[in-house]
Amino acid sequence: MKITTDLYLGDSRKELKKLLDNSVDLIVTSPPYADQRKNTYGGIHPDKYVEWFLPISEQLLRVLKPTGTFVLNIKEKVVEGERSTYVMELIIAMRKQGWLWTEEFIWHKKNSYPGKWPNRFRDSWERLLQFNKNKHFNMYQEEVMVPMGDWAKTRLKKLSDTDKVRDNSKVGSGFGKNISNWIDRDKAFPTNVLHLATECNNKNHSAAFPEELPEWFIKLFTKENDIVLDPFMGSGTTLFVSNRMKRNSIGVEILPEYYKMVRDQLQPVELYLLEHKEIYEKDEPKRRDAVR
Amino acid sequence: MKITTDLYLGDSRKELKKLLDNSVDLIVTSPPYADQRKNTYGGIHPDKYVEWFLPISEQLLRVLKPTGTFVLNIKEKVVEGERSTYVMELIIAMRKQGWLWTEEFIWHKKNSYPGKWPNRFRDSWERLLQFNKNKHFNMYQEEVMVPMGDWAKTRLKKLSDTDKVRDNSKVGSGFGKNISNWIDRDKAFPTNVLHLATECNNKNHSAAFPEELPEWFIKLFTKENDIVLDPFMGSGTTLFVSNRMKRNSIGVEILPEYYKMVRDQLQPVELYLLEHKEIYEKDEPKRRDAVR
DNA sequence: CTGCACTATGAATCGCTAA
DNA sequence: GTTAGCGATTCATAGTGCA
Repeated sequence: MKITTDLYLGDSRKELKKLLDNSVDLIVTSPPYADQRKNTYGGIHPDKYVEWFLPISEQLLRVLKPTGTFVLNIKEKVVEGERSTYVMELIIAMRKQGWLWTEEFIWHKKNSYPGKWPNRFRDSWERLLQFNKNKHFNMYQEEVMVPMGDWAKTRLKKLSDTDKVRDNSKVGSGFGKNISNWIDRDKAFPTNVLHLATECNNKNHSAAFPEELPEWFIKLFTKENDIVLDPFMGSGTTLFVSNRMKRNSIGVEILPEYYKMVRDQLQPVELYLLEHKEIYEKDEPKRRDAVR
Repeated sequence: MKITTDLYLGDSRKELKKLLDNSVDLIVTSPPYADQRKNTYGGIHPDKYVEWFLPISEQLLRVLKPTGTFVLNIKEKVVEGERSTYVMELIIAMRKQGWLWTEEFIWHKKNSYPGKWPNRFRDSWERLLQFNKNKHFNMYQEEVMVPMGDWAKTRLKKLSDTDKVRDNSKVGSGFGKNISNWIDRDKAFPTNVLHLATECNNKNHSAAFPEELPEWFIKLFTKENDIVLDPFMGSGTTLFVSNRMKRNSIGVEILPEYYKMVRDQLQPVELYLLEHKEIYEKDEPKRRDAVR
């Protein structure tokens, strides 16, 4: 099946109205933060943030499938030495709008922005708010399992030593079952704290998150051929990752520069996939490089 | 100067009224979470939580010095598959009460509770909300600097045991120099994410946080002979740490069992210090056992 | 005294069953 | 209907014991 990518140039408050009801499986986005990035997005005042966002989240609620998920990456700004409360107010307002606030993941940034202030340490985490329409939504937990910690390591290490001993003694039978019991459990489910670096490949966009972030949520909440939406596309990280992972995607961007940048980066990808699909069918790593 | 510890048996809403205005340098506490621990504290319903807490935070605002800090450890419960919003509402309500919401630290728990659910991962973090009366407050950042890089990590790991012994021995001489040699080299300011285990030495209390938690904030926000208050004392972790770090402390506890437990544990400590200081000067490890 | 194996358990959450 | 209680599930760490 063909994977598609749709781009819209314009304000999310208008453009999202063009999308069908209950048509999107996952929304992952990082909206412009309040009063930040004045040069690019004009900056929304903290006091007006909720008011500005609610019409958008209303549209998102409409277009999301009942089994879908909305992941919102956001962090409140410090204003006059104090954390603003607009994120708290937004959560409360979105619940009144009909959203369920299912969970708050923490993105623990490995390399946070450097700096020193007399009354504050470096801010090295952001919120990843998970909202749903329904108590029952699609979640593919096994897709994001992680290798186990020391417990399994030492177990496996122990077994391998034993195995070695047996090999040396040339007995070597009956151990397969034991080992496979442990190997079956070499992966564990993650927690709600994500520990990723803030690598920012897209220097042209001021707020791109690392690819691992949308990748993780796309794995967790969608399967192939599902539809992913980013209403604040920016440099298009979410869309490129979706494409690579064989998910259809939709992006909305208000600034022509970013829109064009993503469009121009995307077209070679699509052409590439159409033209060289058979040729590179067995050469996935190269294809990935070629895409970016 | 003599370090004192004052205990109050009773409800914080009443007992705090006995304290003087602007008399406390730091408040560190972990109140009962909503609808938890029904057996011990009666359990506050999530819908009533803000209403229940505001009279207490009003008293805390009164007794805190203008340069003081209030650190609140709290985490919202999941109710019917959704995160409750009472913590958000509490933050907003406390700001209206006159508090400044300066910062939110994350306590990233190393060993979170296990479990598996179809729509949720393990919860491995809690909020540490920092409130202040004033934009300008006391903060001794250099006291909580952490070693940088592997080189210093391994060195400091070895020293930390020694350091602990020193702390517990309440002797505080001789060891400082050795440690400062290492600390002077590669040290950096921490971030607003704390990575600690949930080790709970006090098996008698269901919700004691690890000693490192109050210790970190006591280092950061107070100096020796300052006054630390815990309005939900529980098993008394905050008070014991304060005592060990030469800070005066005040604890309020509503349950007689815990009150008595802390009182009985505390008196031997005080006597011990007075009576046996010279005797055990060179027998550090044993003394620690005796204290606890 | 180090190293390794083994064990206990922690501010949890869901879903089913009983009242 | 609605609520309250209980079992099943699960893993990183500290602590203990032994060679």
